[in-house]
Amino acid sequence: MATKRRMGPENAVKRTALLDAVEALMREEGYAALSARNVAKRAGLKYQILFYYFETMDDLLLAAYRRRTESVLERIEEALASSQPLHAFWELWSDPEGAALTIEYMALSNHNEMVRAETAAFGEQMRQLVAGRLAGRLRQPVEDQAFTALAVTMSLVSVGAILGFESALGIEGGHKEAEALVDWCVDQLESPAAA
Amino acid sequence: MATKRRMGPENAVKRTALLDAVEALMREEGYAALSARNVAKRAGLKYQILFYYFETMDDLLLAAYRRRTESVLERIEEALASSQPLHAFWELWSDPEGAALTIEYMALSNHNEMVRAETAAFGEQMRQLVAGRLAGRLRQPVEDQAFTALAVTMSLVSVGAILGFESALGIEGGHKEAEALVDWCVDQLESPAAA
DNA sequence: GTCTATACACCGATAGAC
DNA sequence: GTCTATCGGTGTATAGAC
Repeated sequence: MATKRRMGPENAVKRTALLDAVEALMREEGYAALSARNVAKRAGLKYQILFYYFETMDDLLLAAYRRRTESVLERIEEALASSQPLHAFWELWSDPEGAALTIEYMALSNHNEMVRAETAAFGEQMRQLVAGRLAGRLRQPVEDQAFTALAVTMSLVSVGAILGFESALGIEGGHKEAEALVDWCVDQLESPAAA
Repeated sequence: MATKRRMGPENAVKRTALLDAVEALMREEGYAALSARNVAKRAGLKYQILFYYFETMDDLLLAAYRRRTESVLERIEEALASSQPLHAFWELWSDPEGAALTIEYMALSNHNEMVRAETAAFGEQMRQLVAGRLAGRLRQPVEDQAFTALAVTMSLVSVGAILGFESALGIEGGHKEAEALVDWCVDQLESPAAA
């Protein structure tokens, strides 16, 4: 309890509206647009009310990011529950809308220690989740041992993030061929039927 | 000529110092740190001098980015001139320092039209350069046609960028295994000796 | 070329009335 | 809970003296 100012409750309509506004601005204009006045305007509120629900802008930012990472982890768990978890994960992760947000938060991690820690924690959880579900389920298309669940996860995450983000920017060169390669690899690695 | 203010020459020590300062700040603190006062302080100059060498902050930013993309394209050409262009390109691109800057500029592209256009142009040039050099030189490790020069280029670029950026953030989980996978693929795709 | 002085909008944050 | 009023600081940019 280092606070002296009054703070609003966790479950409030306006609080949620502020979190939504952060995410929308992050997507559309990037983190540089995240001023208190800007966020509140987007939420249709007077900007001073922001400081009633969140002590600082950093607190608001972190709360929005946490909500986002938790939601993504949930959706990943759902995808992994299917009979073709690798296919499902790829479909989820290569979505351009999500990728744009992911990259923006990654860039923000570069100069905000709280966000950096959250990014690291999220990445670690995601890796464990996906690689854990994939472990022992991958068909080895080649004689080599390099295609571990973790290595495949990292590669899918990387290619999906970049392709998705470029799509959000309107850049499409080489995407069709890259996606064909990923699709081929995913098909090779994961049997059509449940193992 | 829409300018009315006096502008400094292209080849000036202080002009270069400002471009260097932009790149350093971009790397270390992200694009939000790119204010005129901040950049000039980093360059050891009074901030008003910035507006003598660059009409606007956007002009400075774009000049710094152009200098960067040109330099990277040159280094890519050098790497591609070796007997193992795929290996050389991977070594160059997976460098964490470079990757951090790449991601930061990509995020910036999301809400700055001039930067977005430059990113698109740079990406297109790079793809043509790498894929062109690789065309016809890839050993096909499998019977499938998905491993085109362009698809392989896109995959390497994506994995290198994400791994490198995560490294810059101090995140290392899964990297060793992902790199082993990439190394294996690169070895499979490119003969040890010149073709 | 480089300086001081200045303009004006926006920044996060707080105090205190209601 | 939400408002008005206010704070000191920083943002880009310009004018004009030297």
